[in-house]
Amino acid sequence: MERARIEKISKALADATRLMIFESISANKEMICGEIVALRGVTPATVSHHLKILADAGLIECTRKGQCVHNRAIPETIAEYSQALARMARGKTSPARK
Amino acid sequence: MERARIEKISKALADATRLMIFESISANKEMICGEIVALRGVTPATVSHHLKILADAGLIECTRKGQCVHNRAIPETIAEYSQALARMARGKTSPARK
DNA sequence: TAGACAGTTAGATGAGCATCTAACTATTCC
DNA sequence: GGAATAGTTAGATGCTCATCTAACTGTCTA
Repeated sequence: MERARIEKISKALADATRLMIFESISANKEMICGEIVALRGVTPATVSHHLKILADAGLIECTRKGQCVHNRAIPETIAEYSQALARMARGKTSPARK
Repeated sequence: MERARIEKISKALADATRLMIFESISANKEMICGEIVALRGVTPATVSHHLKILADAGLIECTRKGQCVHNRAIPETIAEYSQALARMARGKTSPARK
């Protein structure tokens, strides 16, 4: 995983509201936006904004079903991210492969 | 690891310059500020600022030896961070302990 | 088709932060 | 002690971003 990707995922995880959202989605397997809005005193617009950032980072996946959007976590992304960081911390200066 | 700690470490890793610094320190076991300054077109003040953030997050350790400050990575922090994220992604809503 | 419900997009605002310059502290060596 | 070297601190600046309100799109149902 290249450094830009690591940076993007780190950024996605670097906000209290987004961490809370990601944690909730992970814990519930799947959540719709409305449920997330209800969790915290935050507007639908803000939730939508954060979901987009999480999705862009590959941490969640959003699919529309009817008028609701279902969001589920992608744990593989965290796994790859962890591995990349571990490799970096171990001093493997350059990514093993692109 | 509580969520605030995860957020702090994520924030520390959420900047291209800091990632580069952390990666360099990890790869070289130990670096002094001057070496880091030379790596990138960035002033000593900026490097000092970033090192403080990395140290505050527990990602590096800085010790003064003479007039140089030696910086080394703390890989255990990345390990704990990875585990906390993995647990979260697996849906363990609340930290196992602590 | 009209109204209601679920999200998204656009634009504004304010807070946080990355970076710089300049001045300061700390340490070494002559 | 004074000069040189290594970092730090303070203050300023400009950019990014979290959040809101308001308006919009898309989908369902009566």
